[in-house]
Amino acid sequence: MNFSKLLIDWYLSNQRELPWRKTKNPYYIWLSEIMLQQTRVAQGLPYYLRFTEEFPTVFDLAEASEEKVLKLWQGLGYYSRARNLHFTAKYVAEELKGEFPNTYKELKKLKGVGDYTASAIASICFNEPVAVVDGNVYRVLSRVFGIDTPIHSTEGIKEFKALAEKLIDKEQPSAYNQAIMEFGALHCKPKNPYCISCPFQQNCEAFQQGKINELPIKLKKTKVLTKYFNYLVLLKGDQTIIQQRKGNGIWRNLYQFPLVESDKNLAEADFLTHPEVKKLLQEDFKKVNLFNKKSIKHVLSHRKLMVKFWLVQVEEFPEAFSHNDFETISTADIHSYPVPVLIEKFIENFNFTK
DNA sequence: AATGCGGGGTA
DNA sequence: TACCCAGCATT
Repeated sequence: MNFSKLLIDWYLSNQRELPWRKTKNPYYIWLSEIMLQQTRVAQGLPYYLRFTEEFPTVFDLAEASEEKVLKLWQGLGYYSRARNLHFTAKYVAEELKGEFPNTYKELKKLKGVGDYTASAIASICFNEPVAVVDGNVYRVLSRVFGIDTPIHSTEGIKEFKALAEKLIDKEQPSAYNQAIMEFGALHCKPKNPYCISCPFQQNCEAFQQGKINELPIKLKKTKVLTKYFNYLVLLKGDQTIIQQRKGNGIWRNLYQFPLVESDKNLAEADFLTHPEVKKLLQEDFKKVNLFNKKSIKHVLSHRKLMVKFWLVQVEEFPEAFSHNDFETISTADIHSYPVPVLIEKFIENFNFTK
């Protein structure tokens, strides 16, 4: 079986028309690849269009503030990608005079660029025969070649990478890499793949052995932790208080309302007696009422958040909020801050201007 | 070698 | 629901 030829033939007649397929400019390819890490094309596409519109060159991206980059990234998730993107843009613009590295080895040194992304850029932009291995590749190869090694085990990572390197068309690595990913995304799908019209049907181990639904083998399921979030939405005329998240946890550098975590769901009576809440508010408020009676369930890949927004009307902001961590802002300006989708949805629902 | 990190589409 | 998406950094 000529695997790469069948694959590229399929690709030439089935590929989608996508904006980053019209260029080999490494800046645009890099941008698209970072955005598409663990992200579907349909979800990333509008962000790609906005970023290329707003930042036509790596210099434009480098000169922007991190806050602006995060704001434009808002809703795409995995925000470390945006911070690394900005860091690398500054590095390329300032240290490399705007010229991206042109080999796999050098590309991989860039922050936010791992094995997959370095391979993608090197092959697409510079014709280097290095094979990409993403979720699509694991699925296609495990099925066609009947490989039951767990894909994210140390052994699996090496085995699939080696096989991909063996299969790549060294004359057209760009077409091969994009072909196998496109084939996985459109044809050899996780559920209900189109085996009936598959060019590999005769050669596909999984199909021949009826193992399509068992491959690829994955090991671990990430356990989802439940947490209880209480946001304090302080209201003083048209002013409120926000804070920027610090540390290494979720939503780093994004903004939110002052947050109190609790170990369980808080009823209205519990809220005012919670030690952290008492510490923040003292007695310095007029009225507290709960915005959402039922907790909002916000599910992330590794976490389930049960969230309540508490509206706190004050004459003056309590002393605790004069700390550096907090910023007093006009509610009219709240839309300019990068926030998690959870907060954005609240802002949309709660009309600050009324 | 294992874990943390978002949000949304799909069946 | 559960799964998975053009993965990477950190420990």
